[in-house]
Amino acid sequence: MNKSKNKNVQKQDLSKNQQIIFDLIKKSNEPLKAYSILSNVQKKGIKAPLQVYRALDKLVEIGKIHKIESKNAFMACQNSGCQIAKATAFSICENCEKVSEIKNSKLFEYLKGFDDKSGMKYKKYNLEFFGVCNECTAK
Amino acid sequence: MNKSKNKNVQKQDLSKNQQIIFDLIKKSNEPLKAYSILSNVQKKGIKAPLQVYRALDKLVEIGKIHKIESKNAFMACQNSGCQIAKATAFSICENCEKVSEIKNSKLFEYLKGFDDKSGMKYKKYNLEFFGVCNECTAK
DNA sequence: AACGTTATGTAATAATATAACATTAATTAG
DNA sequence: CTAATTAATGTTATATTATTACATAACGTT
Repeated sequence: MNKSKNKNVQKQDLSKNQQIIFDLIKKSNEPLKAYSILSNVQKKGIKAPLQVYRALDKLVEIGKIHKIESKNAFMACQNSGCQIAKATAFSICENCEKVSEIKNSKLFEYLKGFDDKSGMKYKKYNLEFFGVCNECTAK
Repeated sequence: MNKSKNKNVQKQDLSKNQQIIFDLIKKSNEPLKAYSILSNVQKKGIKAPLQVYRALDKLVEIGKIHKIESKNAFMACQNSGCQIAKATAFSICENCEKVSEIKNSKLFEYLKGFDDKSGMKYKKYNLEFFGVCNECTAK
């Protein structure tokens, strides 16, 4: 019974490795690096770097996680439904290393509509702001 | 004589290795990777990765070059006087891999003034746009 | 000249990421 | 349903990117 389980579910199912790795990243309050992920999932049977990188690639592709390029690290998407995987913005504290995904629809709209004179059609962007966060400034 | 040489020169002198590596990057019409730089300057006596990375670090720090984070590659600053090393924006063609530095004062002003509710003080940003360039679209 | 700072040289190794190949599971077309 | 196709997995080896550690030399100041 219950054959209809998941029938009309929009949310794309993740494969076993993808789910394990996504769960780990989601639980984390900081961006995780690939080899740190690896050492955390070895007890679950994921043994090789490539298994991690393949899952990461897929998760990035479907927008469940983002890569913080300046840190070679990955964090779960914080935006509703992960709809804006192709338009990412982060704030990074240079002191405590905290990274947050920026949710700002004006910024999003501005950059989405950005058009220079090159004639290039932009499909995607990634923006990383660096500074000192509130907590660190207070100290 | 000529003791006054460089006395009032604003332009900071580069060291030998820095100059060699900057010259190479400047001549290039595409971003260069560290080990590609290394193999290109070995004839000039730079033998080890660390020599390259040290020069690159310094050149990035003083704004003569920028790192394209998504490509782990370096290109010379295209903006006048390299004054905006802390505010960088690039357009990257996903087809031909061409990278250009974006010079757009409105974008620059917009991002410079960007302030979300986090209270974080931004000192620096890096923005990378991805798409398909004119030439590639035409094909 | 002595000092602090910046740059260099060299070897070793750490950290990040992919290639190549074999196999298995899931999806879909006939 | 079964063949065909696509997506995911497993495994080994290796490529690529970057840093640690330590020793020496050059430069700029006082």
